[in-house]
Parts: sequence; C-alpha cells; structure tokens
Amino acid sequence: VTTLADVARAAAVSPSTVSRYLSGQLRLQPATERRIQQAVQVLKYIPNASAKRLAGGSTGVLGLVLPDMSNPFFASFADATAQAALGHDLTIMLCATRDSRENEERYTDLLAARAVDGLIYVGMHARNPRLAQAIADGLPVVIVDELLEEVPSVSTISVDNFSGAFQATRYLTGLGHRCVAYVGGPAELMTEKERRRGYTAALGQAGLGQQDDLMFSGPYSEDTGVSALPRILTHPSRPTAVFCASDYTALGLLSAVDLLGVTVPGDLSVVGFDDAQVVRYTRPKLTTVRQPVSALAAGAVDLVLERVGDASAGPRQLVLPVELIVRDSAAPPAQPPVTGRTLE
Amino acid sequence: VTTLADVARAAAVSPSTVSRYLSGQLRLQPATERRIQQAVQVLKYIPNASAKRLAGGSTGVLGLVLPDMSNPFFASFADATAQAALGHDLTIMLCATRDSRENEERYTDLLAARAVDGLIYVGMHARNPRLAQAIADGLPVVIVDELLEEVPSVSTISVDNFSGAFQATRYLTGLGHRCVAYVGGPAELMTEKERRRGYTAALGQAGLGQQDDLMFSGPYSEDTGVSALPRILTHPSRPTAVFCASDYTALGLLSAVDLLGVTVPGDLSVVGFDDAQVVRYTRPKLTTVRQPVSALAAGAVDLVLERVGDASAGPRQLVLPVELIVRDSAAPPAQPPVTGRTLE
DNA sequence: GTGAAAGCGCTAACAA
DNA sequence: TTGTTAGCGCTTTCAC
Repeated sequence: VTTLADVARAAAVSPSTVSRYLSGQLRLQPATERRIQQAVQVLKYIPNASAKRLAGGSTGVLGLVLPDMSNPFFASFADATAQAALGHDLTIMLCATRDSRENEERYTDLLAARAVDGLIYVGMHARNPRLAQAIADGLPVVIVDELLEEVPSVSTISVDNFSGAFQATRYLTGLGHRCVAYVGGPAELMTEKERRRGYTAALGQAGLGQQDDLMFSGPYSEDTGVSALPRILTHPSRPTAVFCASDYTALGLLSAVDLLGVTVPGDLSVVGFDDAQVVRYTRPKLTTVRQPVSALAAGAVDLVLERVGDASAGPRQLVLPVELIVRDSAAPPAQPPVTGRTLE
Repeated sequence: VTTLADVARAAAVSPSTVSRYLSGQLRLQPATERRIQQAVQVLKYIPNASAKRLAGGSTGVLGLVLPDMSNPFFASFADATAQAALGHDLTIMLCATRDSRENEERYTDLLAARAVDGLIYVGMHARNPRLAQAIADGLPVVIVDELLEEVPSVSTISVDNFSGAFQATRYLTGLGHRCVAYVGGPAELMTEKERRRGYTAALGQAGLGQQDDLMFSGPYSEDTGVSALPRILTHPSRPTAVFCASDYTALGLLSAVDLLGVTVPGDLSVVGFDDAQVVRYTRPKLTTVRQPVSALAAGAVDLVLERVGDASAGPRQLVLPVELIVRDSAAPPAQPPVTGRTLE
C-alpha cells in the first residue's frame, strides 16, 4: 500500500509538498508537478481516509438518522441526501433505527465518536440524551420535519405541513364535500400536528366543524388506512371524502375499498400527502400533496454544512412550500350535500 | 474533548492499560477497574473513531453500492443491510450511483481510500476498473444478484432467480394459461437473464413454445410495465397471462389495465417478482415471487466479513431460495384454451 | 498485570 | 516555493 511518504520519496520532494499539492493549495513548478503526478500514477497512490481524518479533523461523512428505510418517503429522502452530499464530496452514513431504543443508542455512540461531521435527523423525535450531549459538544445537527423544543440551537428544515394539509382539505371542501374525514400519523410528530391543524383550519374556513371521531391516527403506514376505512364508512355523518396525512395510509385505504363495496372517487374522495412515486400508479391515481424531497434533502445538507464550516453560525429554521398534485382520486360528491347533514 | 490520555491520567494508569481494558483484552484489579470506569464516566470519554481506525486498521464501515434508493427493493435491501451490519457493530456508507458514471467514480475513490472494510455491490454490473484495482488490493467485496465473470475471487450472493421465474411461470401454465407473456429487465443484468431463462424453461416444460415478440424488456420500473401492456393485449396470440420479472413493472402494468378495458385476473393474469411491501396493497393484490431480503442482506454482510476477518478466505457463491406468494392477480383463463391457438 | 515507546498516514504550523 | 517538525488519538509490541 502506497503512502504519501512513498510518493514524496519517488518524486524527490517532501511529504508536505505532496500533501499540499494534492489538496490544491499549492501551485508548483511544472517539473516538480510532473514528477509528483508520475509518482502518484505509477505507485497508484490513494490517500488514506482514516489518516486524513485524524490529522485534518473532518471526516467527510454525514450521518443520516431515520426510523425506517422501508418507508419509501424516507428511502427517497435518503437517496436525495446522498446525492446532495456527494455534490459536496461527502458521503452518508446510514442509521436506520427502526424505532428501537437499542439501535438508536448504538448509532449514537458511533456518531458521537466524531465519526461524522454532522447529523441529519429525519422523521423522528430526537429525544436522545447522548445526542443532546453531542450537540452541546458542537456536533452540527439538522432536524428534518420536526421541531425540537427541548434542543435549542439546532437548525431545522421542513415542508409547510400546515399549508399542504390546508390546501388538500380546502380542495375537497371546494369540490363540495361537507364531511371530510382525516387519517393522520403518530400524535407526537410535528408533521402530524401541523397537518391536522391544516385540516382543521380548512374545515373551519369552509364553515364546517371538525368531529373528533372523524379523525384517526396511527403510524404512517398502509395498515392505518386499511383499518380506518370501515370506521369512516360506518360513521353516522357519512363522510364523502378523506384526507390522509400520508400517501401510505391513503394507499392502504385505497386497497380496501373494493372489499367494502365503495368506489373512489365516486363514493369517496381521497387525497394523500407526500407524492410518493408509487401513487402515480395506483388506481385511481392519487391526488396528493407533493413534498419537494430533493430540495428538502439539499437544504438539510446545506444547513449542516453551514454549521460545519462555521461552528458559531446560529441555527436556522427553513420551511419549504408544498404543492397539491391533482390526479384522479378526488371528485365532487355524488349527491348534492344536504344542509345540516354533517351535524345530524 | 476527552482523550484516552485524559482518562489514563485521571485513573492514574497508563494509556495502554486503559486502551486494553476498554477493548476487553485485559482483566485488571477491581480497584484499578473502578478508577478507570469512574474516569470514563466523569470525563464522558468517547473514543475517537478516526484515531481508532488509523491505529487499528479497520474502519467499522461497510460500503453499500446500489444504483438507486428510490427503487423500493433496494431501499429495503439497504434497510436490511444496515440492520445486519449493526449486529456486527458496523455501519453502512450509502453509495447510490444513480447509474451515473461520475457518481460511481467519486464513490469508488472514496471507497478505495480504505474508508470501508468491505463493499457490498447490488443490482448493477461492477465493471469499474478502479474497483477491480481495489479488489486486487485486497478489499473484500460481495456482489449481490450479479455474477461477475470478469472479476474472479469475489463472493456473490443471490436468490434463485431461475427457480423463481420458473415457479411463477409454471404456476400460470398450471392454471391453464397457454400463452404467457414476459416483461423483464435490463438485458445485461444477471437477474434478467436468469428470470427469462426460468420463464422459458417453464414454458418448455408445459409444452409451450416461447415467442420472442411476447418477451419485453426495459428498466425494472413501472413505465416498462405501462408500455408493455398495450403491446401484450394487441398481440395476435392473445396472451391470457403475463409474468413480470419485477413487482414494479407489474405495478405499472396493473395501473394501466383500466384504460385498456381489461380486468385482472379476469382477462389477464399477472405475476410479479420481489414481493415488495406495496404489492400487498394493490388491487388486486399481486401474486409474486418473494425475495428473502433480510436473509440476502445478512448473507451479504456475513460474506464480506468472512473475508475481512481472513483475507485468505476463498470467495464463495451463495444462492437463496425464493417462494411463490399466491394472492389475487392470477386465475385460470376465462375461456378454455383452444388447441393450437398460440401458434395461429 | 502494567507501562513506555513506537508508530498508523496525514496535515499544518513554522522555518528556511 | 519547499522542507522540517510536530502532533491528531489510538493500538500494540516489547520490556518490566
């Protein structure tokens, strides 16, 4: 294995010259330059990353902590993050916790060991004491789609969940729906809170009251949608539409409609949230709120780097706009609404 | 930031004692032990990963190279790999190439810099010269779902693609289908070759000839399925079933059937390959060949580690069995087949 | 059982 | 411009 010293020897210069030349902070005489290039070529020199890290202080690695890669939203976020990071010559260390306390701790240990230059936390509450410690020690962290009240001085980036939910719900009320159900996510997540707030606000603006027993929640998974459907359909208010705070719950819900003998959007309109790749191929194609995943990931990477570069940089909070993508899963209600029916 | 030396000083022992104690290769007197533990606690000592790597030689990181995380199969493979790696106290460095030559090279550079202990290559041809160099230099590599003729001495692991395709196709012919179309993947991939071979073999066993113009190919993506469908339906042989070598093409195909006025499985039976999470929620639920993703990932990790531990260990080839999962997308053909019809 | 000392391969003052 | 010299924090012979 070739080292810097070998190259230096072969090129008859000092190691530091090679080091600085290779890192581009040195312009030297053509002759010397050629000799070094030759040596690198011939000896097939590849700088040792570990040594670089120890000496240089930075690792060139960003940690990406997320609950679960089998959720396509996180998967595409991870993809986008890796892509954005590569643009800065950084790589991603994947930390999928699967919501297991043990996994989380193992990863936190590894991460706290200065194995990464910064951390991107997504889709989960970072109520980790060791993480808090690491942050206090100066580890740059950015939280995606969550607000951390407990941990100050952390940058955050998220989409405008409130607005997205508002747009989706208003779209449904605008279509003439007077009773719109809601299927959300885990109560502790900020995304859930904001989306629910947006839903409620849109209902209020349309002069419709919310009904607590028309609002369901569970993990952002297909099963949540599957199990919510029968309860929606048998509800006395007879909702004609449902806003799902995740494409995956919408997908689950859609998969169950046949069994219950209803058609979408004929009997029930459905709007999702995320614009996952797959919902372009469901039947009917899902109307949904698009999250700008690439921008979210790129923004997250930029925010960490901002603090990697300048430890004294203050934390920032970014909110990205979302967009309603109209497809085929929502339509006006079949029968004209009867006044007062939602209150019957 | 606390270092080993700080701990040693606080515990009034030498750095080497602390080092060996912490790495578990030393049993020392209760009193000393307590002092060290105290010091670690109080000083919040966390060993520096970079230093460990430089001195110890191993990085604790496995590189995972795949084309694209937005393909759910790769995503869940990545998830499973991270999980398996964590079990060995290893983390995963994510390298999503997006089939871009440039990305691949960037990653290869990073990887060749001994930034990882080993490499898991999945879903793509590793025809990378620098990679070949790294392998020659002793970097342990395992290829998932591909056979590398060019690169010897590399371990491989894959599912039994031939058998899976064979089972799927035989299931269809067993149902009474006399004309079964095939929608496959990129011709250069081993998975495609093997699945096509399995399909052909099953057709042969059923006494049915293959028809080249009934075999389609393209990326393992939804669009491939979407565009194959009309060509299948208008084919003179009037296929009553189709085997898709990927769930995603099957999904695309399924999404297009309404437009073309056919029903599944009434008019057309469909079988996929992968058993992606999402196909449990399509309508109809997809009958498909299940890939044992967790076992595949765990096996891949084990294979790399085998060679990390013992550089002289010979390469191994593992093949995992697959299983046909019968759901609702395939049924006997509507009309009894007419003899000779497939040749008309 | 414990310690001293020599690196691992690189970067970055500081000189020259 | 280029070279010299210390380390970065840890592991690991090798003595004691």
